[in-house]
Amino acid sequence: PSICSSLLNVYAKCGSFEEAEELFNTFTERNVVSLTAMLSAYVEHGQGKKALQLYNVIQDEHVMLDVVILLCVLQACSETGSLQTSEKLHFELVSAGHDCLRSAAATLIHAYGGCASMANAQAIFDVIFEPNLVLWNACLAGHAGEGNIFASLQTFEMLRLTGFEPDEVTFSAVLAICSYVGDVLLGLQSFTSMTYDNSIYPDRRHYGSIVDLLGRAGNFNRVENMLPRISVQAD
RNA sequence: AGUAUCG
Repeated sequence: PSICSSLLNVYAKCGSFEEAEELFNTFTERNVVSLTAMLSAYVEHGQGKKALQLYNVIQDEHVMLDVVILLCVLQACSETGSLQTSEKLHFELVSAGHDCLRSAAATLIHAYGGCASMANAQAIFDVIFEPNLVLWNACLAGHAGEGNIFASLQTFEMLRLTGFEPDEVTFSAVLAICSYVGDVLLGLQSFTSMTYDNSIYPDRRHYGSIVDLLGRAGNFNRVENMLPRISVQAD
């Protein structure tokens, strides 16, 4: 049984979701772990809709759902923008207790972000005692996804004032919002600040936003100057 | 044995 789940996980990570699905259908008994592995496979391959379909099916079966599987369903909600399911899972996690809500808070915020409901996301953030950087990043990314430059930068400033060092995920969201609104100056400032002040090595996401930003501004000379530096980076 | 934050 545990070997089956592991094998399913390998199919999910290395193969396609169809292969994982095929293997999953041969299982005679479904438990929480194998179900989670299957849901995770759907989510990672951008099949959030199929994940939610499977979730609806297992609700009629009598499977004990834990926090981990609910997190996977929430990721599916984020992909598909299913607000009503997000709210339902939110309620279940609140009922499960403080520590459950705390460990699921980042995924919940991310889900509400995907549903374009940052009011709900903010409500979660506000009830968490001493939120960590991951939670700040989730909020920042949510605002960035809505194209809300003001809320994004406000969150970024608050995060720093609280005493956190922005990490590569933080700057990834900042550069994304700069690219979204076309703020070339702030984008380049953030990029240099990231590498110089915070000693963060830019990855493909960061370069992607910067190239997009400069490209839209028609500044192809700067893009060309960056290309040699980008190619040296490994993923 | 299965999950966090980067549209």
